[in-house]
Amino acid sequence: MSWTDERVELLKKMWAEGQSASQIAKELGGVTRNAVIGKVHRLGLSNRTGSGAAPAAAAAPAKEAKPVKDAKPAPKPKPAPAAPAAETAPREEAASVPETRPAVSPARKQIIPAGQPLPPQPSANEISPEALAKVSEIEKKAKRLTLMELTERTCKWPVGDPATEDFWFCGLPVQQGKPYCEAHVGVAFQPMSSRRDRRR
DNA sequence: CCCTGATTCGC
DNA sequence: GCGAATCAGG
Repeated sequence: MSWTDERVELLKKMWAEGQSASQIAKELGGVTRNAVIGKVHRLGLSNRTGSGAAPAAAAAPAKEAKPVKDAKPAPKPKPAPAAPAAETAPREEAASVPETRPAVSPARKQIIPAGQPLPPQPSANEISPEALAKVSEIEKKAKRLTLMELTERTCKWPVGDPATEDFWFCGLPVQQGKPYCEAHVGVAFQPMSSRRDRRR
């Protein structure tokens, strides 16, 4: 892949939006985050100014003491994870599987929800008591992450009241492809059997 | 461990 | 110019 005008433009846009290099790389496809970062630098827009952030002057570290130390007695066994082939993430396709979960953006964009719209937790619902027990059990082991600490690999199940200090996200390892850990997937995705014969 | 961006340097 | 490898940090 080469840096066509369009790709560079998208890069600039996303970088300006505050997207991370890796996110941009995913979006563009065919490039790694390193490539993105490299390009960003070459374009001279490394500093994410713009958002009224603090320019913080440019302390010129005149002395660039970068001695080329040849002595490397300690070989560092650094794993070099190669960039896996692009994955075509089939975002949510559970059409017939109603999800009983609070509305929390799955990821993407770092738009912090202004507020309170988190619907009630599915507790008094008709969820298998076992699943519920499972949940309350793991909530003890939850990582208790904050919104910013969430990644695509952490359970995004919110716990508590967003309006209070007593609010956090599960944070346990998610189940492949799902936004939640196993336990929370259990209560989030209902087999669709809400009410059997609720005569009206 | 997961993730960030920054830098270097052979290509 | 490009970007993998590496560095430095959270």
